[in-house]
Amino acid sequence: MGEKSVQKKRYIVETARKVFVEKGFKKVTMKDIVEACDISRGGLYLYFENTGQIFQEVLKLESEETDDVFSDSIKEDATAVDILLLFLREQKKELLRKKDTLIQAIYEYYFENPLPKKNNHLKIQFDSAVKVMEKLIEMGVETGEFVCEDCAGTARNIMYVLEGLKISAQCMGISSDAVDREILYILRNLGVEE
Amino acid sequence: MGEKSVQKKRYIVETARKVFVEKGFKKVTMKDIVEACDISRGGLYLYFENTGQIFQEVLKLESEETDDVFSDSIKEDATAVDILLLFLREQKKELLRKKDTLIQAIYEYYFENPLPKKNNHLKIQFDSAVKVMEKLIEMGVETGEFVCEDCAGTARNIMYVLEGLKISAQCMGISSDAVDREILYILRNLGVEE
Amino acid sequence: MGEKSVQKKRYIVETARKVFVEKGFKKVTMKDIVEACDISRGGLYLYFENTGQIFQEVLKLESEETDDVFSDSIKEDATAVDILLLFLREQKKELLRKKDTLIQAIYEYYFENPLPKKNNHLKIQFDSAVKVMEKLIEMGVETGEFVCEDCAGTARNIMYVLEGLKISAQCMGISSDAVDREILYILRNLGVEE
Amino acid sequence: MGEKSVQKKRYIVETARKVFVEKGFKKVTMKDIVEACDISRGGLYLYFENTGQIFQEVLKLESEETDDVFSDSIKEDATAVDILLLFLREQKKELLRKKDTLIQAIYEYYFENPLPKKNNHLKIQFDSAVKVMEKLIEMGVETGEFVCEDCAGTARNIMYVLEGLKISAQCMGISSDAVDREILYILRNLGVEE
DNA sequence: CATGAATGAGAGTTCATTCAT
DNA sequence: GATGAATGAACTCTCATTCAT
Repeated sequence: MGEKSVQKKRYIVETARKVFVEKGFKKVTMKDIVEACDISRGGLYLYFENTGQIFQEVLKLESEETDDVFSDSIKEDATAVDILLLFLREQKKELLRKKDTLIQAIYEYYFENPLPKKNNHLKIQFDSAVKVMEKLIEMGVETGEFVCEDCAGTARNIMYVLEGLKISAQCMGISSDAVDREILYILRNLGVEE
Repeated sequence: MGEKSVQKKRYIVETARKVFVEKGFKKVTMKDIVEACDISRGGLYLYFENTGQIFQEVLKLESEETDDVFSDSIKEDATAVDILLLFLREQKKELLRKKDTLIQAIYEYYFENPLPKKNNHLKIQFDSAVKVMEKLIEMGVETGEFVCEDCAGTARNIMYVLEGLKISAQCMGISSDAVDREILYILRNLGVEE
Repeated sequence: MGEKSVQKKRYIVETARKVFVEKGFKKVTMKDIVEACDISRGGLYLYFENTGQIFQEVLKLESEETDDVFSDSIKEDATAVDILLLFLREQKKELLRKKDTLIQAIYEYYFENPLPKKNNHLKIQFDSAVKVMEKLIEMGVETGEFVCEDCAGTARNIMYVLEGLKISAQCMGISSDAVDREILYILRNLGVEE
Repeated sequence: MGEKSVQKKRYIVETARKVFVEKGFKKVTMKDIVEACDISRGGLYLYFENTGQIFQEVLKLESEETDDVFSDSIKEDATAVDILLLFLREQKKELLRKKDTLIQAIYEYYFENPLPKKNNHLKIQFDSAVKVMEKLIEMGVETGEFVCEDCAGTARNIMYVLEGLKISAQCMGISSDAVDREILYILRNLGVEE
């Protein structure tokens, strides 16, 4: 595949991303993407066989960018509390966001394509987030910011709560206050008093 | 609609339930249900206009049965720890179950039909579970089984974790051990030592 | 068929009439009529096999009533001009009427059921109207109200114009003024000066 | 849409025309046209969304051709009487024709799609015919062929009679002689003696 | 006579996928 | 590589019509 093709492929993936954001995963048809990209029907098939394949590429792109963002916030010389707060607020923003979120599409995709162990973007993201969270809590414990006996367990617990909040936001609706309440609970559990 | 119709309607809902369990919500077509029920194309339309309507009835049935199950476990003269364990194990079984679970279909349904505030089976279930959980924890605190300063907060936290586990089980896969680990974390957090 | 049946049949025909007025002929289904009459699906089939059969009964009813109305206006001791004007104004009202007119349904019916020579309500109506019109014109000529060499021809001409106006009103739309203009033309042609 | 598509579109319209001639407008389904054209189900939808859209194109085609035919007969150096006779005979042929006439379909179409003021092919045709007829009569009056005080009124009257004849031919049936009688009446009314 | 549940044919419509150019 | 016309399978939905009760 030539240089040009690579660019076109990337263009398709980026454009398709918008479609997935808007419609989730299942509702999206090859036609939708063809139209969004303004390319020919046959043209799309030169690069992808189905929407699942395209979505995987979208996820790949996503991973690259998200990883960066995350590590960024940690590199800075901030206290553990600061970083944790930053992260939780970022998550809150993401899960309350109505537009420009792939959350729903991702869930739908993994419903349809159950657990391709390897390459499971969601699992990889989750596990990596747990690890980082654990590191962060340990750091906080060391600096005396947090009180926590089971850092790994707490990290997992926090991430599962966030996952629960995310799906609840999508399926039941959730208020900004309700999210704040959960964030506070998490902080207090770590012995942080505001 | 006569007595007979009511029975047939119930038959359709119960049969459709199996289809939803197997295929989730979105993939299911009226045709699928017609075939599963072995009735005529037009016959189904006498009772339901679309799959969403059928699914709502499935959820209604579900609610009735689930409610009973829940209250049953509480009525018995068991300790708070017993009841909590019973509940968590029930949840574990449910979320690890590959077959015979509506979880995926429910999430898909609420993705597609975002937040009809009223009648949102998921939210109603969730809120009611939080309430029961809170009562349970308070009970445990009184009997000295649990240590907990913020019963309401903890109840919510537990339910969000369960929600997180549920969606993770669906989308990333999760091992029995991993669930146990989270259950233990919850118990320990309540001051329960095994 | 008993007394009761006759009444029910009449009830169906009268109710169906409203449906035909509203929807024309072709669009009307047996279901429409069943619903309008609030009887059972099977029940309707006891009386009629299809919409065409029902419509014929509607037309029969129509004939009876229309004939009476027409002869009424002639019996009275009015001048030929008066009667003609009365008739033309009646026609005008009918053809401009948006609601409560069977015109469209009738045309549609005869499109679908081309020319059952006998029983062609439209033809019978038309021919009879021509006859009456001819009589009227002859009467007017005798009283010196009209000037006309070919009463039969003029009568036919007038009726065809009315037919043309009727279909134009249905298919192209026509203004009240436009109809008046044609009426005036007809009168002037008969030597009537207002 | 490329050159080829234009040709295919035209092919569909021309083929559909035959279907409309045969079945009128309402009875025709997309499937009928698909079969008549011997193309695929989906193929037709590439060009048209529904039968109404196809019919409009049929009418467009019709207009183009009819206009030409009409102006042709006028351009020739014939007397007004000749032209009028030619026109009336053409109309007679058209309205007596059992096959190859769109009359019924056109009426049905405008019943269903009431009066889209603009683009109302029927009205446009009618108005334009009235104008031409008026010119023709004025011409005849100048040459002394016709006697007529109200050329515009007479033109309209003639056209409405023709409209009446047309619908009568469709719905009641009409004999060749009957049409001739009306033509004679029209001519006599213009002071033409044969 | 009357009911209305049930059937199944058939119309509309949308898309994934192919293929000649 | 790229196009987009074409195909056909699949689904939704509506009714005419029947028939057991």
